[in-house]
Amino acid sequence: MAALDLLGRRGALRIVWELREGRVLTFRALQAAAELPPGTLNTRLSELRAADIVAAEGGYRLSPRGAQLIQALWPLMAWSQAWADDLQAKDAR
Amino acid sequence: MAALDLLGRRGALRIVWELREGRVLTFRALQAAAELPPGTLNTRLSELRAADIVAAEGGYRLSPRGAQLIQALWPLMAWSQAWADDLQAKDAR
DNA sequence: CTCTATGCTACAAATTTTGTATCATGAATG
DNA sequence: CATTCATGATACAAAATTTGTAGCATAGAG
Repeated sequence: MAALDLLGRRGALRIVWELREGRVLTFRALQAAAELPPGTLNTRLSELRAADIVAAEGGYRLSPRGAQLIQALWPLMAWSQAWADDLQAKDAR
Repeated sequence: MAALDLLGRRGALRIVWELREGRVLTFRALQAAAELPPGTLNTRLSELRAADIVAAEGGYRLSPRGAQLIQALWPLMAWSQAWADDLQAKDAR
């Protein structure tokens, strides 16, 4: 599953997530949002652009394929949120 | 998004994937399936067990929470498959 | 010219991963 | 009992990746 390999790299999912819902971010804004050093961000952006997930048109944004990916990520995000909520509830106890 | 951080580590998504559909694998079988060296697998398993995603009961398997995660991963897997198919189609051209 | 923001590169230090060998335990076999 | 086998796990050095910080080069605004 090649996509898992790509998306499993540090920051990859996070970058896609930060570009959700049509957001267009500059390199530096994306750097701040995804909390990545510039070297890692650049490496990851190269890979994501090669995979036609991210496009660089007047800032970084998701390509049409990337937009589809975001759709596929929603259930994962919902699970992730529930997971975080559970942990918090457990900690509060 | 803490879950993204955990699942973004090398092999994490892959491990969960290999334990899909109630599969129960030994450490070594999981090592072979996920293509990970033992040190990495062990590190990842510790994290996934701490996050209550994987359980070690007569072999490694998904916990109930992990089973929910797999559900949330299906759209991503479908996207991933479509992505791979597209790449293949493009290469064939 | 100066100031600012941009994308991006450089580089050494820190961290993570890899690959291989190996240990220790327990169950099965002879 | 002695041997063999599979298990989960650790050790360790080499390789790869990531990090944090500094800075470069370009372009636009004032």
